Amino acid sequence: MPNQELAIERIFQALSDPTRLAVVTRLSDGSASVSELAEPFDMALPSFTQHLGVLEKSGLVRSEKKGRVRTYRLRPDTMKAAESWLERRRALWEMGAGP
Amino acid sequence: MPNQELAIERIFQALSDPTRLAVVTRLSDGSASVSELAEPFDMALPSFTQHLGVLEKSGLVRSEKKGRVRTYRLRPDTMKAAESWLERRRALWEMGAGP
DNA sequence: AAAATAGTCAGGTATTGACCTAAGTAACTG
DNA sequence: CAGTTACTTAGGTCAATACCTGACTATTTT
Repeated sequence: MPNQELAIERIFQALSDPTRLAVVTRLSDGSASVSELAEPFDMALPSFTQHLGVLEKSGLVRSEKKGRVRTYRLRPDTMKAAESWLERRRALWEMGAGP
Repeated sequence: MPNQELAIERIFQALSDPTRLAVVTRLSDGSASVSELAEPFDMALPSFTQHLGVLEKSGLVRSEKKGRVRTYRLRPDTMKAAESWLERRRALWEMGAGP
């Protein structure tokens, strides 16, 4: 796996926006279509789908198109990767020189 | 706790840059001064200290100045907050409608 | 087949973010 | 007390990002 850090960076980057955080939260409750996801936001659709693109490129989310509907779902393995990155460093610090 | 999401967003935002990720990794190994932290990076000091500022505002890191040396250390509670945010949503998804 | 629905593509603007140099200030050190 | 060290402050550039509108394609639905 070449440059693990780049992937991690992209995950955190994807999570650094309120709209995208809300989408992740929404998706944790179950998969949804673009328009279902977009509905709560006061934002033009193209702006919104751009956010979905960022989430998908980060690997936090994947999508599948059936007919004219694209459905998004969470990728828990990617979320786990971010968790582990943080956990690893926190544990090192807590066990080492400590606070 | 007023607007939890804003704080989470700021944490992820702070982690969305390679320099700052590397600083967090370095600090997981023990606290360090500004110049110790800056040394590996081919970057002007003011640019670098700006990154430290972002990390500190996010709460991932705190600093203390003694004499002319400012020392940085990790804040594991903040890292834990980010971990928990992710874990919570991942767990919901894994238990619910699932993949 | 016409109209509605669900997204997508192609631009354009405006703010934010990552960098820089130059010039400080404050605390050691010789 | 003069010089060096360890940052800090001020201001400026350039690219990336979050938005927008308008027009388009592909699928239902009627």
